[in-house]
Amino acid sequence: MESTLQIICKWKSVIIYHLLDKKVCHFGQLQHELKDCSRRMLALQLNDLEKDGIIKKNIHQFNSLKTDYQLTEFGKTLEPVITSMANWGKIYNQKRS
Amino acid sequence: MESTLQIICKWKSVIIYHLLDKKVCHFGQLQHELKDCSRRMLALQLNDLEKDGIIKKNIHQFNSLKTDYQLTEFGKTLEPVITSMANWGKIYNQKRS
DNA sequence: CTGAATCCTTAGGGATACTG
DNA sequence: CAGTATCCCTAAGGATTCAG
Repeated sequence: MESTLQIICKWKSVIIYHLLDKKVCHFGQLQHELKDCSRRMLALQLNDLEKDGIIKKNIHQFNSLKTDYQLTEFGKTLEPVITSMANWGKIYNQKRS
Repeated sequence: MESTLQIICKWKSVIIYHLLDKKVCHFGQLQHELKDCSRRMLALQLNDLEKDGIIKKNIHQFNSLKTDYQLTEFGKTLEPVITSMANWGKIYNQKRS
């Protein structure tokens, strides 16, 4: 329970949510989706997720640098957790003070 | 999604988890379950949950003071979210660095 | 474009003491 | 027992700069 929370806390659940949807995302794409998350914070969260074996990072060197991220098989096991969160949010979002 | 996270972050998911199980808990019971959560922090989290309509607080005055907490009907709608988190934690807890 | 490093400020949260 | 208020300190995280 607490361990699950460590994995999905902060921006991580949102990142995973997008990776479940898009399959693959560049750093910039994620930055675009997570408007309120700074570049520094995004990088930290991605590092955590990679360290925990949730996501895999791929680096491509063209003239410039391009990386992308995708869920590992292990990361995909979080799908039920993330979707149940997303569903609850969709249904009960109006309940705000 | 983000809104869901606001509701279950920190100790809140653990609190909800116990309330789903026990139905009713006194402040002291929760304090006992959440060993690493200070009394101050527990009170803050409970305040948040009450403000968001997730839990209901009942106060009983005997010679001393006794309060208990239980989930509201709205709070119970979080059950799928909490149990999917708990299940994932049970299965993949070994994955630690 | 994708990050890591450094600096700097704020607020999250513990310890303690006080109330009913 | 169940909380609130105050003090105080650490660390989370933004802004900015440097690097590949």
